[in-house]
Amino acid sequence: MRISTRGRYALVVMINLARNYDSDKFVSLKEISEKENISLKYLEKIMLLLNKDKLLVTSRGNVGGYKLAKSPKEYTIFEILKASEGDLKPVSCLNGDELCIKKDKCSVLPFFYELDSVINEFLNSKTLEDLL
Amino acid sequence: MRISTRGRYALVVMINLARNYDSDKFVSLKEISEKENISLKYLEKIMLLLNKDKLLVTSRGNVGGYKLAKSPKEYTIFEILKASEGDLKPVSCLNGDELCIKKDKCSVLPFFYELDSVINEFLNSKTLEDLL
DNA sequence: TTGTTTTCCTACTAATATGGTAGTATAATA
DNA sequence: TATTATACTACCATATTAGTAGGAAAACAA
Repeated sequence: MRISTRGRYALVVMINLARNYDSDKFVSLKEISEKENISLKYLEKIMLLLNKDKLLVTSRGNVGGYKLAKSPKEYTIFEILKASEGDLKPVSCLNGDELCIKKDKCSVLPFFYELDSVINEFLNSKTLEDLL
Repeated sequence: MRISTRGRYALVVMINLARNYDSDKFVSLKEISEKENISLKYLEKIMLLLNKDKLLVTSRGNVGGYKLAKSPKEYTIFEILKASEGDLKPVSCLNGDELCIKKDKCSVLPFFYELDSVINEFLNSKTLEDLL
């Protein structure tokens, strides 16, 4: 039961952008990757995931980069992890795509539903601002 | 962030044993694997993990099998998942074995500590009896 | 318009984890 | 002594993770 580096690095990037939110300037990935010592190429790939969910505003070129699309307190940690990690369900049988044929008589499913909502409530209660 | 089949099957086995707790009889894996439609050989491997943490009493031979070592309400879900899944930390950097060199200046670590304790508190608050 | 810098996009890859299977040894009992 | 069940070890196919590599496209400056 683990969040991978994708989700971790996504949060790190978002925190860096949040710190520059007031300046309204674009921050390049090169800058973040050097500061945080994370592979630039790998970060680029993670940004695709965050972009797919339209969490950011981007600009290419010389003074380009990324900046937040809304204020830090409007981002929940849930939406950032969801965009970067994909499905956050604690067991695959809770994922709509992979339906479990035994789900109707499964003795543990109710418990996993509870665990899922405990985790989701926590991740939804925390905002990007809380991490600053 | 997902619990694998190891943890799920471990819980299913434990529930089956809990249902037979009052009879004080050993239940064979063959019986459970047929009833739950889970590979016997795979279950055997999972039982090694539960045994390693001494969660069960076992007996070989004709009327052998497994039974609980204590009453269902004395097992927390945490200890069952810990035995079967291994480490339950939400990020590898929280695991003592894999120390993170950046941990002192890591901006997300405090958040992951919190997430970890939210999950642990929930898993420790639930007992095997609650799943019956 | 040409060069530089940045994001955007796709393809590939090494290492590890997952979800098993197979075979044998060992213990308990009839 | 045969049978049945756990205990233990080794193996294996597939998927996921954590990257790397190379180039296209956009923005901008000289």
